[in-house]
Amino acid sequence: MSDARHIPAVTVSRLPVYLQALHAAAQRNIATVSSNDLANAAGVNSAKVRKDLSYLGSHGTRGIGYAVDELTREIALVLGLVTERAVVIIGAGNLGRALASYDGFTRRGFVLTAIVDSDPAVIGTHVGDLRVEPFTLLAQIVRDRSVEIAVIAVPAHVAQDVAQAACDAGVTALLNFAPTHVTVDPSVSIRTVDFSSELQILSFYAQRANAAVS
Amino acid sequence: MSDARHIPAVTVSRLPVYLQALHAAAQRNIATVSSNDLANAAGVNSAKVRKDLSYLGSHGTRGIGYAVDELTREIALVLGLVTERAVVIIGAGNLGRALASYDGFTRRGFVLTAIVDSDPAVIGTHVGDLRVEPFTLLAQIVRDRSVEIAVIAVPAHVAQDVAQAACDAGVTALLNFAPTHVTVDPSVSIRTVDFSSELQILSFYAQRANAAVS
DNA sequence: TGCTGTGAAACCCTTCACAGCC
DNA sequence: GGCTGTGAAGGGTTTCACAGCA
Repeated sequence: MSDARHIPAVTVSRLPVYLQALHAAAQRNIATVSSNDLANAAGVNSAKVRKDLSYLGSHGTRGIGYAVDELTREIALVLGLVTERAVVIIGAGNLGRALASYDGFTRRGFVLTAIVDSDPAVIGTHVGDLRVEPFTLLAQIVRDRSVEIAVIAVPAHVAQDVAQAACDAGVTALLNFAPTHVTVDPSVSIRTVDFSSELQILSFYAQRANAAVS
Repeated sequence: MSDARHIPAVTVSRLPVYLQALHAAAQRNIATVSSNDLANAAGVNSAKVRKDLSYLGSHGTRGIGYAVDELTREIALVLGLVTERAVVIIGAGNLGRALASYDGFTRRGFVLTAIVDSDPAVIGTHVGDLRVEPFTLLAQIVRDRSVEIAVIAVPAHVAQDVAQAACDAGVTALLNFAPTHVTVDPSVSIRTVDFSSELQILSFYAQRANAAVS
């Protein structure tokens, strides 16, 4: 397979930020943005923006900048946001329910299709428009509704098993909110978001800041 | 100022994962771990573990590995988790409430001290042990309770103003859950966690996976 | 003149490979 | 024999700086 357009991982991770900035610009009826404008909105420098966008083969106009609507389409295309992707949330505790209610979740190209839990006391309750379904139906749900992405919002000690079950059911990507590393088949993409880790990282720098003052 | 012990940012971001793995080992009554053990638990390779730990000046034992309790203390010390740090959550919507209820949040060295909101309908309601206080009292709360870290759980369009208010109030670190980039004084550390961005990044790789199959 | 696109340089991070020690 | 600690090599990312075009 040709990879004429290999895009570095760091660039991929910044594309959503640019997309966000472009939407903000569109809302203010701005038709073109320079790499500098995008850089300010995204909190990076303009050379990085230009380099990143050059990987998309995206063409801005010298002397002018980038057309907002065109670049928006281009990035959405590269990220695969043109086709809708079905998402299932596993775990209907505080976090799972909050995520299900989060409207930004379903806004761009993602459709929250189901939320499942294994607790009989929770199954059947409602979260927004959805009814919590039994975890045992996961495989069937994934198959019948063509779910591609599973969000893991369960306690750490069951995260690995849940992740494996999701993979077996056929999802191709996992967003893990449990504070633990989970191992899955390399063909499945996984990203972990851990509040506790983030706080600890901030703690390191907060400590630094204090030390610098004293 | 001497920076005899400069620790790379990527290493700092991995330390919480190692800490996590060490706690898991301690719970199973394991006294020593090799770089290989840690690597497996953290999802990285052993050379990276050794390099990372070498920045701490931490001493393992050749032929044996690292003492679990000693390394745990060492990492906690480096991350500044020895002294407790007070946290305030700004925004008592779905997400803010879920975060406040998340016990992993307060588990290691962090004390959730207050949750504030500007909506009169929400002020005075309870979240766990806490009562939602008015956003207008933020500066006073930060001062009186020595708050170091603010968690931003408000809509994107007010995130920048809220972040600035938190900085003015005197916090030294921000954890931003709003799906937008916020700019603050460089002396304040900030990390942004955005569900929507994470999903979009996964979308990119999910798309790749599909393309590889066909 | 203004801004993009991009080679080249600089920098940072990862991985290798092995000396050194238990 | 096993495992750490680390120079050195390798690879990836950022930044520079400027040619090229509107």
